[in-house]
Amino acid sequence: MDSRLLKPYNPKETEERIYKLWEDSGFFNPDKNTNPDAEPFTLIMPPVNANGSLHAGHGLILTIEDVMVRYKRMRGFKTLWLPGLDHAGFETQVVYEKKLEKEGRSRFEIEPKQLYKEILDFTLANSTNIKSQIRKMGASCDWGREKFTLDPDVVKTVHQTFERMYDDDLIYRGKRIISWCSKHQTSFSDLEIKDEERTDDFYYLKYGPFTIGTARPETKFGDKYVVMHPDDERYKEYKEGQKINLEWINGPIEATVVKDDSIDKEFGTGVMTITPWHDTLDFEIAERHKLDKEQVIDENGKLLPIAGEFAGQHIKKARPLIIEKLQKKGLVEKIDTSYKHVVRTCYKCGTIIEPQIKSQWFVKMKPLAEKALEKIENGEIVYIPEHYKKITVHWLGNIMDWNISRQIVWGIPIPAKICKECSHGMVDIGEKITKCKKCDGEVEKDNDTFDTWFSSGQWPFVTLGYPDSPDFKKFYPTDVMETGGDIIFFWISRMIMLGLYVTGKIPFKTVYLNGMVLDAKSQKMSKSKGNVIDPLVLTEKYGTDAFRMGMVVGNTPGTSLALAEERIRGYKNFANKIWNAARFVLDNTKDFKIPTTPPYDEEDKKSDEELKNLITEITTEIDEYKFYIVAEKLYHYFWHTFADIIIERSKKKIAENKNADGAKALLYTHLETLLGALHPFMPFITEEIWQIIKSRRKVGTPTETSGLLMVEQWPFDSAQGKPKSI
RNA sequence: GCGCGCUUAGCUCAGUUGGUAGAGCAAUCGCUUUACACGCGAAAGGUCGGGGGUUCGAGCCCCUCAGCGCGCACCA
Repeated sequence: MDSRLLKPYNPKETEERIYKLWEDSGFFNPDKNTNPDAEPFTLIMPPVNANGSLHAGHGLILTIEDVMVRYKRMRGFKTLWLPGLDHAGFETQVVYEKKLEKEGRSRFEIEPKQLYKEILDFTLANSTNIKSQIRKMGASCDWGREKFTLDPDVVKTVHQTFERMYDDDLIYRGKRIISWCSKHQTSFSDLEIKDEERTDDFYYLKYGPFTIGTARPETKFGDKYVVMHPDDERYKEYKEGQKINLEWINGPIEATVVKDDSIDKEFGTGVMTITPWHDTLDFEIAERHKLDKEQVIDENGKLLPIAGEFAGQHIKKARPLIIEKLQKKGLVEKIDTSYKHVVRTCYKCGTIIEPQIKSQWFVKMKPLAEKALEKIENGEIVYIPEHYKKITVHWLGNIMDWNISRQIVWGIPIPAKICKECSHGMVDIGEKITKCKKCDGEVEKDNDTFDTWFSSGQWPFVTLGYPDSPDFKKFYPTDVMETGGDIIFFWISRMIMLGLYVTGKIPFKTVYLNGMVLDAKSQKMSKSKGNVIDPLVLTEKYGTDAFRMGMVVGNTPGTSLALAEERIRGYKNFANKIWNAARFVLDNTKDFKIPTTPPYDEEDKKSDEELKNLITEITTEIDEYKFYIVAEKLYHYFWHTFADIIIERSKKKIAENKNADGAKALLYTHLETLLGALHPFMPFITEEIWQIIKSRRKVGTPTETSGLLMVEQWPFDSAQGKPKSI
């Protein structure tokens, strides 16, 4: 017997050695791992955030993708799994800002170029680490094609897309109301906002003859329009455009009556004043009626001179003081202290979002969404699980324009010039524009960067070298896009829209969305709760194969996974079982050559048939992306049929030398077949045993292949419908 | 408010055209059996959230109620 089998299975030592064997073989590269005419199978890895460490969610994503890829490779497809790293724009900038904070520095004191360089160094220093962690998961991706989201060719393509969309009138620069985080000093798209339910005070204030309701008295300084529904009987004596002189916070003002359908007669008193600069609804009313807009709060959340004596104060501190003053003036009618409403906050720091009017770049989403909807509703993109299709259709049907400008340095610069006079925006890729095309005024460089999703939304075709590279022609559209269901809008839907727009084709045929990985008690993992499970700790302890099985078995797509350590431990035991079964089989089939027609007795024939049926079954199920059931079936069959029944009964046959040859042949073909079928799920241990088998093979036995299980044929996948014999 | 899910054994979850319920882990009992105690054998465990309907027959289809989770939304 091979001396390696006498020792217990040692994942740590084995995994490193086996991964090197695979990587050195070159078979991660689709140009080498199969015949040149084979049909391609392409999967682009969601770019992993380069600044951090692998988390449990990555563990799940990498496992599922590797299962798909290894299976397809064994089926003989020209299989490409393209790995990537993500600069992760705002995410990374936030991480780096926290680091600066600890060092007593601030991003606002650092020169932008210097800051960019620091974050780049920080990210690159981490990227080696993250890549080695991806390898530890057993990921059989083609490192030769690795991409980083800030690679020059990526930037180039993203710039070209920007220009093309601008020329096609799909991108515009507009002075519109945007969501602003006063801590991070940047705007967001509507997706980066987290809604939070709160109970706050709601104030009823006397505004001339009216009583208005507001939760935000600190915005009210400039309010000079009073709005009501045109059909509201209570206020029919007031006519549109009517001027009313009244006493307000800082003295007498002249208010103008406005009638608008968007007012809810049932809410509050049915009358409100508007603050177009700091409220979306108010902004829209002001746009409709062409009303003045005035800024009240600055970008740091402090009141501007319009607030009179309150100018310079932070809104948080000013609110009670303003109410105090209003009370003294007798303008507070009542305060409702149990007003429940939803507050929009920054998804990173929880700071209340302050809407501001700013000039930014926006993408017109409607035309893009309509094309995507058509393809999705036609069934050209398959969603797994299916209900994500409904969610996507709903979102695309109600889509808003997308603000892609971010006021941070860490990202792809927006190649544009802005006119200092008329604030007209012009795309300027080669820094050629020196005067405003509209008014001939002086221009300045746009210092903003793109929303990171604007570039990652182009990932499938960018990574493949759109438009001219042979890879693009061969591998695009890709087959599967697999990632967490939580980024279905951020990423998946935008990839569909941008892919369709740029290449005219859907970027992928199937979307597979996995759920979240939660802790053992089904709670979200978070640093503050202290319940974060590090996948690398688990692989270290139980082996990567065990971890992978824990990720796959029973884990249906889209459903969250409660990650309990016992779960992983169970599959470590399984690895041990495989190891020992292999030891038994190999020990009992020494010097045994399988006859072309093995002399099976009746029960052997039945078992042989059962195995074939199992493989046929699971092959169909893998094709249907039901990995959760396949892994479980293999586990169950290996343990409770192969080990418990077939191995057990063979002991007697071999000892008594009764039907021994049939029994040995059955043991052997079972082991070999099951190793192949298990390989996508448990690549390391199956490959290790395969290598031991191979080294034992005698001269003259078929070894035309590389000898790596990774590129062996999937069991029963040959014309004969039989497993290969050795 | 709108949308999408979930509710099956103590726990985590399967259950593919409707035919009297399955797995893993945990718990129980017994085993130093010559591949494996990271093991072997045995047994135990559920009125499939409540109610109603369709059907010869429902965990699976329809209606309704309740609880939980998630997403979207400009109600001042």
